[in-house]
Amino acid sequence: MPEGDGGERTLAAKLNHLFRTVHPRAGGEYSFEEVAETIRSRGGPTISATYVWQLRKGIRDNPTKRHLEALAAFFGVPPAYFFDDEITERIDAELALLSALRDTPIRQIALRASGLSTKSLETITGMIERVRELEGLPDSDDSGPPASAH
Amino acid sequence: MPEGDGGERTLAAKLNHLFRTVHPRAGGEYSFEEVAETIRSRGGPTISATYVWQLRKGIRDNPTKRHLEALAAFFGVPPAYFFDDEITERIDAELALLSALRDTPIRQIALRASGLSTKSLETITGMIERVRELEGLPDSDDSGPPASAH
DNA sequence: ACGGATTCTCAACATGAGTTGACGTCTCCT
DNA sequence: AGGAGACGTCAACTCATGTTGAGAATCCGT
Repeated sequence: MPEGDGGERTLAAKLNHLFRTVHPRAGGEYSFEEVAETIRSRGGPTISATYVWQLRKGIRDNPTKRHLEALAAFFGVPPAYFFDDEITERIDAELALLSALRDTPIRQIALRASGLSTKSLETITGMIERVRELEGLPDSDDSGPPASAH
Repeated sequence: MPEGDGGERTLAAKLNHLFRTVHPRAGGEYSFEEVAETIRSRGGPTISATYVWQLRKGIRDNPTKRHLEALAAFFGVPPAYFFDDEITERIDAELALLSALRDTPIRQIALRASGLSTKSLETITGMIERVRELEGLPDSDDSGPPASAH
């Protein structure tokens, strides 16, 4: 494998991946200040927007336990995400769905749809696709490449 | 302080528990310098015996990522061991729900529904409810509190 | 195209994480 | 008993972590 710089995924790469995959609303990522402010307002440790940027850029790796906890909590992943690569991969596989389910109406839809017959599910899927078309959303769902290098 | 060992979830308590449970030779615990020296000799970060003592005593909590990794590696536990169990368990529960949904078309529905307007989501929810009725599924589903904390 | 507001980026600075060195205590050996 | 060595404990210090503030770049309404 021609994996040049990042044989193992660095903290910066993981954080960057989180920024790219779990965004609040369609289109835009969280801003650094948004992350910092939210963490602070939830009783988390004081953290500056600049520092979040430094971590994402790789200028600073090696944050403290509390800051790791806070960032993990913000993005809705266990702190182990930043450590164990095996867990990282497992979470990555679920991230898109995870962030989708964070939206309450969608969670409701998923839960209510559970148990329906295959036929009905197909019907509903078809309906969703048509609505997506009407609202001008992309036809093929790919939220970007697996973000190899940075 | 009421509790002896094991009960509390602070970092110091966990580290203390590790010292007590995993000892090298019968009878004696690892010495602080032994821990520090071993970590250093294995290519880990520089760490002082005094610091290990401070962490165990609770004088210093909040170590950096590298030091947590090193200590976890030394005692043979995953780094997640040092983090808050409550948060970890909550996320794990969420992930369990996800894996339950993983192999079903419901996943597709949730992903595709993400980004739709509130109005469309309401329409789809309504449609699902009607189909549920047709298929004789229960009317009200309570999936527990939304856990808006995250 | 032109302000104005927002976000990103950078360099200088402050704070706390982590180290160093010394002292007190305990144990083991002679 | 006495001394050497090892370990635990503490206070003072160092430097990397994390912050502050200000300057580019970008986005948005007019």
